[in-house]
Amino acid sequence: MNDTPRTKKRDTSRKHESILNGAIQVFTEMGYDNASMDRIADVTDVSKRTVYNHFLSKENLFQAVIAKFLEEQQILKQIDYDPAKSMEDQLTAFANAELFLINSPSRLGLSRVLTSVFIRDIDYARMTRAKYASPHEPLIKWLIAAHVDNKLHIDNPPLAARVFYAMIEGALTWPALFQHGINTDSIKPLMDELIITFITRYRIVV
Amino acid sequence: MNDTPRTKKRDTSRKHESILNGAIQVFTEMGYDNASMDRIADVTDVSKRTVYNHFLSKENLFQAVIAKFLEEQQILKQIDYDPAKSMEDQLTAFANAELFLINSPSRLGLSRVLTSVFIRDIDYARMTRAKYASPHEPLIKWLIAAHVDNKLHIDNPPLAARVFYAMIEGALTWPALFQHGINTDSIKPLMDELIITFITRYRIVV
DNA sequence: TGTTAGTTAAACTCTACGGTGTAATTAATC
DNA sequence: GATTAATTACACCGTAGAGTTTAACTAACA
Repeated sequence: MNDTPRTKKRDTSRKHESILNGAIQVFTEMGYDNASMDRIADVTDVSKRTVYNHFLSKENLFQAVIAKFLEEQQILKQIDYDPAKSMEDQLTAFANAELFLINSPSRLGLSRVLTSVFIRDIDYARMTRAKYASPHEPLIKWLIAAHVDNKLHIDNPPLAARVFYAMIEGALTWPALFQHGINTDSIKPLMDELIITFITRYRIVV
Repeated sequence: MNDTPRTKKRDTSRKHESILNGAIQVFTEMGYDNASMDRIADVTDVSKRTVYNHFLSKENLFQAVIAKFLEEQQILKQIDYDPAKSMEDQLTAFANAELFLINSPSRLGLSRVLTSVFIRDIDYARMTRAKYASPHEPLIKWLIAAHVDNKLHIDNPPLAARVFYAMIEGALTWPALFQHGINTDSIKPLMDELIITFITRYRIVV
């Protein structure tokens, strides 16, 4: 009930934030294991003790980094059905959202680090992801709307969404992680082909 | 020209092999960073010094593990076109090969470790993979054969192969890595849907 | 201007691990 | 059975990093 508890007299949120950003930088450069708390303190221009005053442990600090990363991610996936636009354009918008998320240089490095940590402890990965909304949800809603609008024939929207994201992740997300990002132009033929493939499967046969 | 050089008097290949297997076990359990040479020596029932007599360094030993893993992988991808069988069945065979490779318990753990190492050093990953045949090659040959046999209409076989593997990897490979494998039965509807989707795109319209 | 939460620097502890050196021991080959 | 390549046990080196301690310092707020 008290926004400014008496135990904390000063506002340290700026320092907190800058340590977090320093940590993002160092984790991105070095990965989790090779990132050192000393280096994070250096980069942030802060004493190591201060880092430990703000975050209990390296693990704890990394959790904060993950949280920030996944919250940003969640925002950019909202695309609503628009009856005025073509199926191709709207599905391309979904694909482009994915492409943007994985391909922006500021996120790509951290995506790699997260992936390499998550893949080493998949139960922890699942727990972490469970805190956030299912990433397929917006597309599922879109598919239902397209079906109701008589533009696509979708009996099983969650299954169709899995098909779509299987293609997108297989074609964009994972290749981007294993290369230095994806060249937007050179991926276009494959992206178009995927969307045609998807629409061909679910179009209304006249 | 000399199969048994004079500098090496005894056959130590069995010990070599068992160290390699111990290393596979420990790397699988602990990941690269957390695997220790002491533990590998322990597990193999061999002195640490002997490990270093057979492998120059931890890095070197890990390379040997990778090589063994990828060589096994390469063998299981050969599927030839058979005009007597349906498209569905043959494409399912390609998908099943992938499913087997990723899903067999003895390989899954090591796949995770490899992935987490490769994703941390993608140039090294690319160099390593360059030593092995392109994993799409057998499918490309199959697609060309199906086209020639007038069963599918494939203008651009490499592109179609990318579409196929994008779907398979997005639907099977990556989910398997991030779960405790894939339940073969529960994945079947999605696999069938993917293959129908693929065939619908490239079928010959009568 | 005095109080004190928050910060700093630096030395320090503890643990872990990669890799080496060595002298003694084992066992395959002659 | 002698030779010697291979192995073993074990102490050892150097490095590195997580987290702590302490005493001095700084600046926000009363």
